[in-house]
Amino acid sequence: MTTPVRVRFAPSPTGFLHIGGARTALFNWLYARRNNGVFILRIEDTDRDRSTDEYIEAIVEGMTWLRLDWDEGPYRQTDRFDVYRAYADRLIAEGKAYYCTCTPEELEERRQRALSANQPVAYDGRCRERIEKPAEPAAVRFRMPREGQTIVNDLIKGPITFENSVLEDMVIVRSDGTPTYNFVVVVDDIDMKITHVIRGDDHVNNTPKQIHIYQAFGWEVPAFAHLPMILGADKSRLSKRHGATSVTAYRDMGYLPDALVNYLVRLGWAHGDQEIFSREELIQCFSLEGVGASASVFNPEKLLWLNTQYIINSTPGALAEAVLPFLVKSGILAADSDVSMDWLGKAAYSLRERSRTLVEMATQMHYYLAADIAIDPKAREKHLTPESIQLLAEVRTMLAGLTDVSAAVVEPLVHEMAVAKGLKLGAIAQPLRVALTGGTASPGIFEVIEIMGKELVLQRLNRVIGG
RNA sequence: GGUCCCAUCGUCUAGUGGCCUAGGACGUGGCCCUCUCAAGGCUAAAACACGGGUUCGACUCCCGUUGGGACUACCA
Repeated sequence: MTTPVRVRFAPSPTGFLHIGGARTALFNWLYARRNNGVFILRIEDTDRDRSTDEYIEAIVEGMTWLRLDWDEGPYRQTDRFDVYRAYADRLIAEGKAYYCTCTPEELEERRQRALSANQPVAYDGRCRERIEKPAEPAAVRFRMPREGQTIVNDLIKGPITFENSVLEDMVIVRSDGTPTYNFVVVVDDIDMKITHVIRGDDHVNNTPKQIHIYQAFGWEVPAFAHLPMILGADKSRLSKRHGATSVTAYRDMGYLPDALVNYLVRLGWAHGDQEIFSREELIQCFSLEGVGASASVFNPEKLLWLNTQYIINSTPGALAEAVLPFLVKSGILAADSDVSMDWLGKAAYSLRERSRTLVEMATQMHYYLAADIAIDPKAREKHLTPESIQLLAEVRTMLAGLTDVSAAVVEPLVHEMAVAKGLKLGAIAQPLRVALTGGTASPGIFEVIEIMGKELVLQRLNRVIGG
């Protein structure tokens, strides 16, 4: 029996859950679910100046929306400071770490000097041999080995070799007593029995340093898998400059969480030629071996296409639920409206092939719901001529005599009418469409009539025809 | 500057030495379908960065060049 898989997503609450973080979370989640493992959410908030509770909530909100459920946590590192302190003291006592009294200002100055002299910028280790704790506030640095090599056996990139001489004695405890990332991440991953560290490849260069901390404690090193970055269209790291980057922004723009998940997973991972995956398929197919080693460019067009596919394949009930908040937000429907979800589902379903987002769907739905609609002037000019209004009057008469205006009933009647007059169906359908929807694009006109119902249809026709 | 990573159509990718006349998807053009718009179907243009090796044979392996990216904090 092998050790159970335990993975974690460890964002720092210094911003919303963004696209890149969401993908890291997703790959961790998939790996856990695929291997019947445990997925842990851990908040890395050791930077007290930049971390906020609002961002923690935003991250939780984003993960919840994407349906990336975690089994443990969220843990917060600020709750564990005494733990880190104890571990740091142990390293000091064993001579594996030391106090450093160099001030940030001094360090910065030396760094600048080294940079302009084209020298390596790493800490020079001048406090390395200090034994006692100094009187003044001091940071604690980890004593890195200066010889030999460290090899990271990355599950995605293969073995990566680092010369220990390029690793600097990093600060593990600040002079104010708070621990730093590269230290706590190791302590937590051990305490939480993490077996696979799956994270962005911006952490590759940190990994050998972290490995030395594991070794200083005599701990077993977990497996590492570094995911390539997500880039913007200009190939630089994805940022706000490239448009929306927060997960909740996509929610608000009317994207379906499953569509985003599907898009994100295909960024860097593939399973043959398959493009669309259900969650179950994803869990079934996912493997880290299938993850590519190179960075990928975020392509909003393809996300939009996927979203369309997911909308098309949704059930009426699911669409009704999904579109309702957007109808309320856009003012098309009152928050306390008692609209039938059954009817709403039918209406939404009729628009599924012409809505790339839920926002587009809600916008189009106005003609099903509004008391009155504005008619596009150009459409009116082209399609509501005296001749076509005459035709509409005949349609009105016909509909008025019906009790059932379902498509199955009305369509053959209008077809007959067109044939009898030697007209193409469009000659009647387009004026009808303009009269009923205010524009020239809509679902099939008989479907529209059925959904609107007799009363609303006649009302709209009356406004156009007059009398 | 140093360290590390990466490199197939514009983009996401398939490809694990012969199956490649390099496949799929998004986007783009054309055609079909059609009451509009979509959706859908068919179709076209579009790539192995470059140079050396290795091999009977390289998109696939090795080296170099070039080009991208990440890190280089008492941020994470």
